[in-house]
Amino acid sequence: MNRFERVIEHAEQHCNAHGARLTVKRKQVLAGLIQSEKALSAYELIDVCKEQFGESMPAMSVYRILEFLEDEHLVHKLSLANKYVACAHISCSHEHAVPQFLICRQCSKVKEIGIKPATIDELRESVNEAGFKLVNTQLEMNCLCEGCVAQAA
Amino acid sequence: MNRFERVIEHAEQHCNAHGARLTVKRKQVLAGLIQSEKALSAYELIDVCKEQFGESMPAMSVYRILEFLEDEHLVHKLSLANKYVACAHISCSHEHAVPQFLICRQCSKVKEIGIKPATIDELRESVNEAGFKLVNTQLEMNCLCEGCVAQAA
DNA sequence: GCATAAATGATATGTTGTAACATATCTTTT
DNA sequence: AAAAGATATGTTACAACATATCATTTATGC
Repeated sequence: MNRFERVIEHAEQHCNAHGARLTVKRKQVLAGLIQSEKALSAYELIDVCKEQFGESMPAMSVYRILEFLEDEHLVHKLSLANKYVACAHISCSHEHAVPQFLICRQCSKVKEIGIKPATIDELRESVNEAGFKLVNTQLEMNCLCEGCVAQAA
Repeated sequence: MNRFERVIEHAEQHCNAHGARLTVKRKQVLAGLIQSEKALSAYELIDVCKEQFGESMPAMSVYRILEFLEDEHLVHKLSLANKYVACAHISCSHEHAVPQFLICRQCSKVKEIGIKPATIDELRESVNEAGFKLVNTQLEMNCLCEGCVAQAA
């Protein structure tokens, strides 16, 4: 069983564990996202599913499925790019803190990181000083990945 | 001359200083953004201009004008919300670092802050460790403003 | 005034996302 | 197995956000 299959397997177990159903369509959408290894828009995902499974998915279904997968913490929505990415920790069994995302603005490759809690605290402090309240610590940052940096040089 | 008029005046001088033209339309769009005191989508801005100046602006013009105003650093685009906000420092004469934005997810009120350079450095360090390169330090954070926190309680 | 460039108008189209309602499928009860 | 209920998916229509392209108008320098 390769890495990809293990991840899907984990996702299925995760859903089953609390009575959520990872149906065929949902599994296809998740699989499409995982295999593309980058962030995709809902419409790009439609194309990917079409290619990989020959199944034509209506946009509405994809959005609904993405919402389900988000609720299951299997997928993250990236507002900075209006795209969706598979969670990098599906096959970890331990709990994770809210992650931060580095998004390559060139190729949509995404790295999910956890910045130091101390840094998060400093950020939250700055927000509080300004009289606002931080709703979540999912930061999304405009970046370039290694590959695209190399290409640009 | 009130604060609003002073800001517009500054914006005009800023443009004139390097041969850019703050035309009537451009001034209206900027004025609409400043007076609304929050982030607006391009289409909301069309409505504001219609109300305030009776001028019907095509979407295309508003986007073009927003682009111009961004180039002049008079307006910031907030990708997190797909909205635009007037720069908080138009009437300052000194240079500013790239700002961070606290966006109230309830009412779109925006606070422009400069978090400590040390914190930024820590962030950039985390990004580098992950093999990515931070393209810009314009962070946008999902927040609640004082008013909306009070309301929620 | 006239040539040129800059700005705006007009129209069309692309992209992202949701609302509302219909149908299919799976589950549980009888 | 039939009926009823819950969940998932399909269909259509449209709202909201954004850009492409070409035509027209308006400033500005010569």
